[in-house]
Amino acid sequence: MHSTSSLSRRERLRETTIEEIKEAARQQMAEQGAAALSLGAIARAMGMTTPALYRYFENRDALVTALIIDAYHSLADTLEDALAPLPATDYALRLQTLLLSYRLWALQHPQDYTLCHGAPLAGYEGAADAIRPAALRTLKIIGFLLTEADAASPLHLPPSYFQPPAPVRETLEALQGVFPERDIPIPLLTFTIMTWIQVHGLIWQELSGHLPARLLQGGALYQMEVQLICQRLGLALP
Amino acid sequence: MHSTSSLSRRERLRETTIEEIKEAARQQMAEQGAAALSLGAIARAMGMTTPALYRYFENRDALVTALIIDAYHSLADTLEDALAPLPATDYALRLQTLLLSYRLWALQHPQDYTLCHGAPLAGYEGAADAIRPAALRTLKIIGFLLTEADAASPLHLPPSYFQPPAPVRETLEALQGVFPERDIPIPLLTFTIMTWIQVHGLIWQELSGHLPARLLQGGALYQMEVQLICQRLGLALP
DNA sequence: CTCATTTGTTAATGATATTCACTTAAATTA
DNA sequence: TAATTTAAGTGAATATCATTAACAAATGAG
Repeated sequence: MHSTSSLSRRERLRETTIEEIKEAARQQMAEQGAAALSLGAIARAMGMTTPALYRYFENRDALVTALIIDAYHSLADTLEDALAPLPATDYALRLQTLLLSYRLWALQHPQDYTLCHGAPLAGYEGAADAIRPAALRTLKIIGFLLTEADAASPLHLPPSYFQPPAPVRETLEALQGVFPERDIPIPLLTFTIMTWIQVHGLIWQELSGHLPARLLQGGALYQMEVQLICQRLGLALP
Repeated sequence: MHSTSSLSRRERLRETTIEEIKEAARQQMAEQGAAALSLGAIARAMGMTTPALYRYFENRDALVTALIIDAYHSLADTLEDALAPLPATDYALRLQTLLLSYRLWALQHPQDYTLCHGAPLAGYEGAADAIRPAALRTLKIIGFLLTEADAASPLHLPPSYFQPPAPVRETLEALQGVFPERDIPIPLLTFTIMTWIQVHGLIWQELSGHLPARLLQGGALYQMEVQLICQRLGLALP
């Protein structure tokens, strides 16, 4: 170990192989759907044999978990990039952009989105604890944005969010502890979760719901709902 | 064919066998989870060989589709049964009961709920048309209830729901045509969809989301949100 | 150079869905 | 009733999947 860099040559090669495996997996998902993910096909595309993959991932589920975590990070990165160039105090614009970018990412990466939010496939025992930090980044982004907006000019929130029943308050306080960076007040955290659930619900219906296909396509209903969320908050253009 | 009944003896036996297959499938799902559904295990439990199942279902996906349709009907039946004994004009109570019953059914039949709303399996898109009528029963129940409540005393709806942009209006009118029994006005239909999406989102998070497990358990947040939905509608106890 | 570790291979196991050819049982028809 | 058509079920075979074990080649450290 001579270690000018923190990674040895071997470790570097290993990392690139892992990336190549995941990239092949994503490629395959894009072509055949998230459910058709097969170790054999990945190995074949890489010119390897199947068992070799087990040197890099304990099993198929571990690979899926890694893909999910990557997907959540990719989503959060995209959201941050979308917010970065916007004026810092135009919170209405920021929130709208955030939510519309969320939908766009989902539509542009339907396989990843399905992997993240779909039902555990083929005996996949979700590694919830490993995934959670990546998943919560998105919630953080929405929550921090709302917190900043609220600090600038108090948002209109449902009065019930200020007096949650005891079990709700306890669980929300526990979730609060997950964001050590900044403090999201309980009412705002509640609204954040509800907004995220609403947004996700609309997108999931559009991607794989049982409603008539054309009902949600194009995102017109989605945009309407985003506007409504802003209105309810009392968020206006500055 | 002597046919006092509309089904011949053979057809009746066939029906019971089909029921037995689905029951074995549900049993297996309850024990091992929805993803572990296997034709071999079903046949084994019935004392048959695997290929025999193909006399009753074209393939595995067809069985899954049948299970999904059954599940949606079971859910809708449960909702109707929950509403039946309630006073016809206490719309606040009816809506609350409806939404709380929805969650209870989902928690009591998590495998069926997962089957209905989980990620679509490979090559599964074709089944959407077969599933839709059963899936829309639930939407109908919510929509009709809101329509009745609105007729008795106009509900408070977001103003934007009354002036949807053209593409939204078109797709909603198309969906309206799916309910020939009664006419659900566009604004109410919009609210119905949004309510259902919200409710489903909360439940799905509770069942298989990536948030901390205890956040949604117990349904305290769910109840709070149901109350909020009623408040926003201006629905009060009579 | 030597030895241990890493990375890959081939072969084998047991599970899966599905198809085919064949048999047996039942229902229909002559 | 006898003959014949139809349905239901079996067993063997195929092709795929994930996974494990035993072994060989490459690689890096001392």
